[in-house]
Amino acid sequence: MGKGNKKDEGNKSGRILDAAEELFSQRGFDGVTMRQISTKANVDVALANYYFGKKLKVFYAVFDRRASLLSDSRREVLMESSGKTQTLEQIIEAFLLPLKMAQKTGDPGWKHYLALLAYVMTSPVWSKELMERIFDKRVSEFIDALKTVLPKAKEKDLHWCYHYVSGALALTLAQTGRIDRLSEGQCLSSDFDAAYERMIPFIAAGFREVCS
Amino acid sequence: MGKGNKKDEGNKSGRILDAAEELFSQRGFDGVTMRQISTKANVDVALANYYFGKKLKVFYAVFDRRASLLSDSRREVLMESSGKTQTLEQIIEAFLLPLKMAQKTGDPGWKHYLALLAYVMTSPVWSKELMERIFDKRVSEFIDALKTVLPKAKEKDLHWCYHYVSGALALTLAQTGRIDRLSEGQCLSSDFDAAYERMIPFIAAGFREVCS
DNA sequence: CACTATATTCAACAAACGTTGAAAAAACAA
DNA sequence: TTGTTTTTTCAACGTTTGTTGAATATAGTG
Repeated sequence: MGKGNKKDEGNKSGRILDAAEELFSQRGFDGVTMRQISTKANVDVALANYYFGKKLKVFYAVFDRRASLLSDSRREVLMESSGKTQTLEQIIEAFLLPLKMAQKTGDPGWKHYLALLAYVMTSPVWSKELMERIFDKRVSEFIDALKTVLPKAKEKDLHWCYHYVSGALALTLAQTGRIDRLSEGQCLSSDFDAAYERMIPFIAAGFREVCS
Repeated sequence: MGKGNKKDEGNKSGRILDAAEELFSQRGFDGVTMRQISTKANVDVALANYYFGKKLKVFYAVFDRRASLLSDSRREVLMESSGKTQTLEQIIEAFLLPLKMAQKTGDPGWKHYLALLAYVMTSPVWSKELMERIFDKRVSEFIDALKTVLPKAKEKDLHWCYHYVSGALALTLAQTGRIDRLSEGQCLSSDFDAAYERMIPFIAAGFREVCS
């Protein structure tokens, strides 16, 4: 059986993941066929099965490949800044930074992955099994950090406010193009900088209002 | 051919839509088969085809059935309150009210529909063709109303802030159950009242911060 | 070289898919 | 009643689906 867990592989498993990543991010798990993936990867249909066994495992492999990178990066940024006295804005910025950096690489793979993350976050079926494994732990750390600057906050309020952050973030990552249309071209879904720039003060003000 | 556009139909087309609504809201368009729909509706597979012609048309019919009700309700609420001097909070509340009311009916069909709406809002493929038809017009009216209480706001800032609102709302409607887990049961995805209650001050504070 | 393990292709399977035409049943009109 | 239209079921169609086992090619090792 295939191993497919080395860094710089001479085989075509990476191309399969790249193709699957792009397709899954746009059409979701059920909207993509193994043949579409293998065609885009310029590979025989059977090869994806050789490396991953099942379609579901391809999906998991795509999700996991960058999930840990993102989650680890989040942990580092949060750890690094912990201890210091911080503002609410700085904590939020630290939480968003890894996503911003992922986008900034210019790698289209990361762009597709962020859209896939949005798909998973907003899906009733995938949210549970996939977000729990890797991302939920970082969220708890984020909320703990928020408590230090919002000492009066009730647990319940904090979680609902994080829920709004999560939603705003998910729709941004999804890049649906709707804001382009509504704003008649003044705003662009692809403009992550513009999205983050305003998101930080927007969210900070919301937290202060509800959790002070 | 089937007509299926009367109010209280003696036929089974309504049951097909109900079943499709629930399934599509949970698994998306491609994650649901015609046979799953007809089985849940206790109907032969061919019947859905008799009424709607194609699977895609079933999806459209499900979406359209309640879309107009929701959009009309939004127009009424916004029109009714226009002219009067309003607070920012009142405008946001008016925008959210129809969704709150839909939830309050207790009709599980509405609950499923709101989740379907979240699916459509966050999907790169469906967002364009479905949101544009019915909902985008109401959003423009909402943003116009916001301008009256935020006269200094730049167009770009307003649209980005609405984008955050839209995301927070979509994740709420999706009812993924993630907040239940993260908060260890203190918050519930199904508790729309709790979600709206905090969403209004959260959003209002965000708008004031970014658009003043 | 020969030997072995890995990687890739080929051809095909059974199952499930959306969709269809014709037959049967039910509702309706005279 | 009879005739007509609408609704529902039945049985099956041609495709496409995910997946597999065997065959072939490539890379690695001694």
